[in-house]
Amino acid sequence: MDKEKEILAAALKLFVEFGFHGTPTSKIAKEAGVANGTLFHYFNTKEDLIVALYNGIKENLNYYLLSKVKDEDALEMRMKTIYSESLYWALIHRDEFFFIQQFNFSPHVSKVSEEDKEKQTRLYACLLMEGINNDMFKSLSVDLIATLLGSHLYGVHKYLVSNDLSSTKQQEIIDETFVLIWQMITKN
Amino acid sequence: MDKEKEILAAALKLFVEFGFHGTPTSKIAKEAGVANGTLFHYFNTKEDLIVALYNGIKENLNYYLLSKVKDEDALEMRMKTIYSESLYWALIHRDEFFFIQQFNFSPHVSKVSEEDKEKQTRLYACLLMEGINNDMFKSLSVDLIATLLGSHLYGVHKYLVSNDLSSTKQQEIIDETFVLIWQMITKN
DNA sequence: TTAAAGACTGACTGATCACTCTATAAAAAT
DNA sequence: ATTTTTATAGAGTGATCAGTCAGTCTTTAA
Repeated sequence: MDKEKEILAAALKLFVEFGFHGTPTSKIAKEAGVANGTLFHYFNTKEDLIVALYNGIKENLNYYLLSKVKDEDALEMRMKTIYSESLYWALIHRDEFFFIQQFNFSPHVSKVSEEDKEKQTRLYACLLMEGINNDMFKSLSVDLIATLLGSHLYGVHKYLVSNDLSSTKQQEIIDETFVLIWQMITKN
Repeated sequence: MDKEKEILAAALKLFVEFGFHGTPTSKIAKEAGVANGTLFHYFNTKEDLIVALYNGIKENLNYYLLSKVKDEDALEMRMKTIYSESLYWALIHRDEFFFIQQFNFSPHVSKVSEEDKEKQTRLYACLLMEGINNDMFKSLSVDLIATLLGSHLYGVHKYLVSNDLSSTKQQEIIDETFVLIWQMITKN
């Protein structure tokens, strides 16, 4: 048993249930089955732990998406892959996805290094630039397109988790909503 | 000087800057220029204060929107009014809007009563039902349409605040993005 | 004018929490 | 075999903070 991973897993579970403030480091240690001091051996501060957890989750998501996109596909297909797989991943890893959102609206966001931030957005940035270069998008700023895509995805995710649907129905909605957002941002 | 309002104003300012956890009640009291105990005279707990602040802000927003929509307008126009005015309001009341988002991703959301929640969404619910009844929308579930509208609005807001634009440019983007979302959800 | 109610104060408290410290055991390096 | 480094433990600590309390001031009402 890798204690560092135990700590991260326990922290994720508790943060999602009780929030950052609502989960003391002592409870994290207990849940992870390690001593109080061990937590601080691996992470200097509680905040370090939070940020490390965030970066780790983002890395996992990124790695997963990278494994799914096929470089030989057309841009639309690659975009659809990213979109759909992000949603599938989010549905399977509910705690992780909820944690990401929680983190993004917390004061801890500012503690993510520029380097890590760049890593975490590179994939999207590349695809978007490709679309711009190929003149596929409506004349909107890149940032606006990116934000619109992101918030659409969050919205669909929110809908999917708050309604208990069969996986075929989920699939259907994911496909349907991709068409909607794709039509919104591309020229016709 | 109304002490209760002073406390709410101070709390808003500090919560936005330092987060819920990062602002002790003692600092709120000091910022408001009242004694520590006075805060607890008006609000039984810190959480009560937070929820009261949220409900108050939501009420203000709702009141503002209600004052802007003209009942005689066509549905599309009324929708556009709600959309645009929400964004204008959010741009003027930045702290308030940020607080709403912060609150929505916090464990405190669950403390809003069903009654208050209903009040806060009635306006949107009515307009949406009207659209459904008039068969204007694509065959998507009401909840999905509502979520899509909401997240689109959040996305555009995020873009507007993170880019420093002239007010004519802002106006332009608000108009433009309303067309986009309207096309997304309505039949053609 | 006086009594009651409500507003307001700020020192205080009990609990909690992030983090430290000392100690020991295990593993790695020499 | 011995030293050094790393992992782990858990009791302890100082600070912080939400909420209390006992009492004063202010307003209202009789």
